[in-house]
Amino acid sequence: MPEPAPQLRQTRRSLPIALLRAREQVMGPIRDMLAQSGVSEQKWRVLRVVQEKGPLELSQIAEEACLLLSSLTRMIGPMVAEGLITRTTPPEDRRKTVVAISPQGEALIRAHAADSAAIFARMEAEFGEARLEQLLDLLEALQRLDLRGSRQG
Amino acid sequence: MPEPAPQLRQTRRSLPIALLRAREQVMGPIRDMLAQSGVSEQKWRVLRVVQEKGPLELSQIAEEACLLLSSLTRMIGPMVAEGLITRTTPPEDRRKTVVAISPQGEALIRAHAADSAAIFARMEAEFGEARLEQLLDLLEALQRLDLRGSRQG
DNA sequence: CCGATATACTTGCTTTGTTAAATATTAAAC
DNA sequence: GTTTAATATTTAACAAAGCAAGTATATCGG
Repeated sequence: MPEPAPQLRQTRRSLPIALLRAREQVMGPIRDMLAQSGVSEQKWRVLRVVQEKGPLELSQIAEEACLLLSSLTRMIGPMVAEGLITRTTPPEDRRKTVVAISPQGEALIRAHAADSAAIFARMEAEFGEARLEQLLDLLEALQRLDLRGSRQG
Repeated sequence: MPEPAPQLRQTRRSLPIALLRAREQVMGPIRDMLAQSGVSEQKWRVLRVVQEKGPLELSQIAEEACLLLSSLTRMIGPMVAEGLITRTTPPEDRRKTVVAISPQGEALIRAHAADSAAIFARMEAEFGEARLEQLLDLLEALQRLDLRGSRQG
């Protein structure tokens, strides 16, 4: 008697896998871009976050840039050494570390702004502006969901 | 004279970052599920791909499962040892390695089928069936794009 | 056939991811 | 005020990602 097929969703229609594949696709040109200046994808995210939001505590950066705090801690040192950011400890709460982007970090972002815009423009052209906006809307909505199962409460 | 702001897209509307954040969100419950059987997220993807497509060469698996070949190479050995897959070298081209899922690997997939379906159902309920399908359609379309810039040809 | 290329993986090394256990400061509760 | 409990990060240790260079076939041009 034949076993019933395991019947998971086709990987193409599996949300986690689809998100991953889509991201790989999108990251291709961006990796090419970043490779030229020697910044890693993660450092780039950190830079973008502090550039966008201004000086932030490590925990907030980790949250915004999708990094674990421990990973962030490790990469901050080198980033300061490379002159991309500055770190300070606010006197009113000396547990915290606040990171700000440096002029050199800003310069790095500016240096990639044109390329970055071109990549985005190309994607918009290939994919369609409306669909891209729609996709971003859906992704934004997805992030706001509460998916913690009733498993743990 | 003030410099023009670097003007990158807000990270919230940056596709790479949005995809990453969305994926983190979606992976939460799945990580809980996989933790119970000790398979890593990557091994799970490999299993799912060979289960779905049948025996595949390493390069193809790497492509489908979004892994680097080098990462795949390093995880195949342990997976064979765990009895999840089998590896063979086709005599007609001894450079290649072909991986197939084992009965035990199939069993592992079956063991998670129910949980997996439940997670998906919950997501469908929270997010809405229509929107979820729409999102999957958009992601699938995105994967089919050709984004290689005219940069290199 | 034979050297030159191209393929398909492997390995070595550095950076990140992950988890668990410290450290350092603050804030709270006697 | 001093222990006690929270916060905010740091460290340690080991698996996995990512990149560059190396190895083992296969294939091709002459």
